[in-house]
Amino acid sequence: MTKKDQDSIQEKILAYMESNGLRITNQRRAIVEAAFSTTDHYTAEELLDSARKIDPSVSRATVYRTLPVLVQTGLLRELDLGRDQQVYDPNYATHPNHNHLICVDCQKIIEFEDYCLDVRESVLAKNLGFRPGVVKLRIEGSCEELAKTGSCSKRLVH
Amino acid sequence: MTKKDQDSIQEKILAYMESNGLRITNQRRAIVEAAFSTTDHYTAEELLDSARKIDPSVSRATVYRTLPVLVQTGLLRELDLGRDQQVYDPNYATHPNHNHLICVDCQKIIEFEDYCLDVRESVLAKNLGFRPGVVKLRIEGSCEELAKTGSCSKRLVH
DNA sequence: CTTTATGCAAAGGGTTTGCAACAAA
DNA sequence: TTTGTTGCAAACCCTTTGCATAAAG
Repeated sequence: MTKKDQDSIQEKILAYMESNGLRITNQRRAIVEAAFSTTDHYTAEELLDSARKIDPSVSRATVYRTLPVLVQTGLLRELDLGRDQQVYDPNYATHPNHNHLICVDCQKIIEFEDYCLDVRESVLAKNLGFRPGVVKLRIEGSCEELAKTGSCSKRLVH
Repeated sequence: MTKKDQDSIQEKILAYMESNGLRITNQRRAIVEAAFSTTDHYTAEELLDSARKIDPSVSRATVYRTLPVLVQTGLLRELDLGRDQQVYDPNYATHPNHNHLICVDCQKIIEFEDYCLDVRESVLAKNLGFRPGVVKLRIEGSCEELAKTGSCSKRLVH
């Protein structure tokens, strides 16, 4: 993802806020910048840390109040990984249809895309009387390549 | 799902417990029976309620302590629907590869299976160096049929 | 008997919220 | 100004846990 891509995403979010009557504050600007300046997944707490590096006045409450707005734009997504903290994925902004492969051994997450899967999912949903929207696919498994070579060569996002 | 299916599932769970050195208590028996006597999804609290109808001495703590055991057997699964309470799905015992279609309007959940999807997912995982395990696919959308007719005819589980 | 399980109630911990002070527009 | 936003800290609420008692084997 280039710097220009990042800027464009951030502008989209700020425009969304403006057009929804939300005010553009320094704190929100910092949170948006922090949210889309990385391709790593993060928790609310981690986003708070990175936003504070941009504007130290950002509070935890504001992060928790801003996250739902970012999710509403569709450019950020919750990962619903399980029990503990919610994890956020900023890569939907550049890869709207990516999926996740999770290693049950090392917990590493690999992102991938597949057009065939997208088409089949869409057809199935329509056959069941649905107009499909957000699709969340997560495959858990053992990462053999990771076990052998120490890394996965097929990752979409590094 | 027949009564015989239910009994067989419950026996499998109890056998799993026994072979793992866990004791077969009345409370656990009640929880297991409650967990697999329905095809509806449920929360821990709802499971507590139904287990108490079988054995009123069941406590919330025991339900929370027993649920992870049921999940370990692979016959019950957490749905990871989002923020609030965890939701459990007992239908993996009879339909190990089913997926979920969720209506964003009415929140109704429809279960479906598709062999093509299963195969493609498996191939993709292997190509990425993974030995695939649990697959979780959730499609959110608007249920047109539901909107028109008041119900969905294509549901796997009623 | 020995060991594991239970119920109770308190503690945990991520997320939400009430409120007075504060900034956008 | 007017109205939405912020930070703080307390409240929430689901889930986990410590402990004395009870029951399985």
